[in-house]
Amino acid sequence: MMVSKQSHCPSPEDVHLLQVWRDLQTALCGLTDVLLADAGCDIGLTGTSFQALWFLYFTPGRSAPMSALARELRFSTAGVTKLTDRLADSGLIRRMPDANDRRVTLAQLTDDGEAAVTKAAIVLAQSVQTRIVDEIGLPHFEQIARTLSELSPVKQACPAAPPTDADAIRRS
Amino acid sequence: MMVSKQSHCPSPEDVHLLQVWRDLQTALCGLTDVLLADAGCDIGLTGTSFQALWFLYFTPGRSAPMSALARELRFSTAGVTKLTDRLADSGLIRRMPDANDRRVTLAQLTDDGEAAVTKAAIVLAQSVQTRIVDEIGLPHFEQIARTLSELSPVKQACPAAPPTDADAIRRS
DNA sequence: TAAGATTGACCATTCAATCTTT
DNA sequence: AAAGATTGAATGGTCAATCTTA
Repeated sequence: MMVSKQSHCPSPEDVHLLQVWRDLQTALCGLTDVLLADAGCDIGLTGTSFQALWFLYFTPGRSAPMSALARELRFSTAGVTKLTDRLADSGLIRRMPDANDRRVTLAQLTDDGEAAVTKAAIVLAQSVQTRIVDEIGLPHFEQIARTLSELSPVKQACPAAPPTDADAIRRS
Repeated sequence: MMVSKQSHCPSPEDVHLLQVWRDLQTALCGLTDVLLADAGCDIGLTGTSFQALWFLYFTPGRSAPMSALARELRFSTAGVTKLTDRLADSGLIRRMPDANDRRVTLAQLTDDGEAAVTKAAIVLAQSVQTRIVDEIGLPHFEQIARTLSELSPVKQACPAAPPTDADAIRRS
């Protein structure tokens, strides 16, 4: 049987699909690097830190529970705890108790944090403008974002947790 | 002067640009999670590991220098060294000396590695097909990838290294 | 009991320093 | 020198367990 290996090899169509998918990922990754570099040089905020401060900037009272921050950033609550530690150490946010539920601690933007995030936002928006919008136009940019957003699902695809390399080693 | 704060606040246009940019990022992130979850359940390969094996799969001799792998993955060479350690421990690749330049060590796909990557590729391509191509069509998918690729620059935007949160803490 | 936050152990990456080979 | 690979320390995340409050 000379065809026994056939179903074990990806077809040319498979290869092409994965190539396009990878191109898309790589392109967005490169674009992210450049935008963050633009802002990073002037400001010194991590992408993650910026997203956190930017989220707080639009919340009432410039503050939100750790768990809300976790959802926004797609982080675990443990991750947010440690991010908050760093941001509090650098004086950009402070922790506050929630008067209505003493289990929650609020992360609140400080004046320094507000200054940092607004400055970063202006620089970052300028980069988005010149590097993306000036190139392809705002409608096209919006359209791409909308299309991909509609593809991005809310529900889980797979009940199990994604594997780590360590898992693979343990299995072998 | 009631306008003193004006230049320090992002304009509504700035806010919108950053919102669209964030939507785009979040969407691709969610999509990546789903695709990897599809493949991860059946196979047990990290996204990084898959990309490494997938790259080797198309190289002559199923092997490439560590430095080539680093460029492909946008990793430091140190990162590739340790990724290679893990993949070698799980038997998916092996290290080989390069006969022509004894400084380089080649990472070569093993038979197990080839089996793993082809199996993963088939599952992953199927996910791309059903979750993306079936929704928006192949041409549209290709067009988005092409557009973003053209935006992604080759040259560096900023000579300095991007900052870390630790940098910010040290500065304060 | 369950939900929110933290802690400690671990994992995957980076950078800086080192070693070998060119 | 300079380039390729590795090592060790540090960074920034996850998960599992714990503590407090609802």
